[in-house]
Amino acid sequence: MEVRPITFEVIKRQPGSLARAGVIHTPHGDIETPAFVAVGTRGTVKSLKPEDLERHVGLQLIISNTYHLFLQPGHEVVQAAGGIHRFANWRFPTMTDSGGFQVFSLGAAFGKGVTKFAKGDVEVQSSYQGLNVYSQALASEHGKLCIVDEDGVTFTSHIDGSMHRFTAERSIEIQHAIGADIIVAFDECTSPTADYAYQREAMERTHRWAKRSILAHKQNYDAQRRQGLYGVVQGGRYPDLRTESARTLAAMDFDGFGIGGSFSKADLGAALQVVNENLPEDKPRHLLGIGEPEDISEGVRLGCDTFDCVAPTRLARTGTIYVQTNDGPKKISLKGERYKYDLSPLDETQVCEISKTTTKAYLSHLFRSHEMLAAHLASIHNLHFIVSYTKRLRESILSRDSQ
RNA sequence: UCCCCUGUAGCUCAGCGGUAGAGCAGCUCGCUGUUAACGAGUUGGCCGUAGGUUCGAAUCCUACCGGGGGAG
Repeated sequence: MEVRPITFEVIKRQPGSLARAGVIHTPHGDIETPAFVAVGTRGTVKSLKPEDLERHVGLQLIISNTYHLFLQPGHEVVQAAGGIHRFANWRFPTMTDSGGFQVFSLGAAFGKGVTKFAKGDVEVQSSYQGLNVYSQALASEHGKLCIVDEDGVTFTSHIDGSMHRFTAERSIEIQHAIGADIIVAFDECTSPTADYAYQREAMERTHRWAKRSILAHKQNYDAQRRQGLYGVVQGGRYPDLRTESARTLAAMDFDGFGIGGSFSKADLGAALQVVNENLPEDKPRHLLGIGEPEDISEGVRLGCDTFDCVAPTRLARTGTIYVQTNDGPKKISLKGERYKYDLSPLDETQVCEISKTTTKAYLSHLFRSHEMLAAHLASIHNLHFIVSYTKRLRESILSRDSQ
């Protein structure tokens, strides 16, 4: 009998919605879902020690990046250390993103202020040609080279400008060396402004890469025993493409699925609905790079199990914290003058001792004086906030009377 | 007592004949698979004071006041 490193158990479904509570079993422990995943791109959740994540945040899963660890310090170093768990001294489950997102964030989107989310009405560029055409102008425009072709991606390092190439096989090979419990198939993330034709082209290419990622994974028997592989659903903002992508990937032998690509705030829900209706119920679904509390709430309702997002830690480092109000979660910028004398705790409704014992005035002072402790305390607070927010969504599913 | 240097935005300074700029601070806003302890925008000044030269002075001249240094 085949033993899979990653298995998923649905504990309870919420009637009338796609929401479910479950458990992902991994070689490094269980993940109770829905769960928020901390982002540790370079083998560190910025400003936090492993101990902080365990003791204050209650973290269950952390995601690192293949592209970043490949460039620095090099996946061979991580491998020599015995894998990411030993290298970073993380005892909990981990996953690595494939590096496919960098095709987008350092390529098409670089320096253009384009993010995963389109602002307001999306203006589709019918002239959008994607990145599959070699263009010197494109390279100089970005100051970086990032070219997608059928076989893979050629790009220059954002650190030293050196040239590299990723293919599906290469990404999987590097992720094997890094050794996270969950690894992700190499994919291409498109811009929200890309037109239908390009979205389809990129999606179909991602499907072909998905197939190759599975093959590459199966060829490493040792890794296959220890690491599970997720495929990534694409299709941009088009429901028919999303449906097609979900069905295509569902037919492949993945241990779980990532839902990637670009959205506009308005059609995130519609996309998740059709995707999760078409993904198998007995596999975990990870919503890549999202989100804010309201996005997670919607994602859970529509059947997503895990979420990663840089928002809690990035906001924390730049002076913004989440607080619970009667109207739900809210963000406040502590750098403002109005918190100078505010001696109330960051958020007394939280279980986290940092949140309860640190005052807004003190943290505001730390931010204004550029003390590094500011980033540390705020990161603990925000991560704890979003982790426990997601945990409460889980408890809410479990406590519903039904079935 | 004399000589030299210096006084421009809250701070540190640039501008040295055509009616003021920068960095930092301040304030506001933004961050959604991290090129991010970041980025964007923005409020502040009768240029020490009083005269003079000039079509025009923060810029040149004189005096005074404040600060720094040197000589005695």
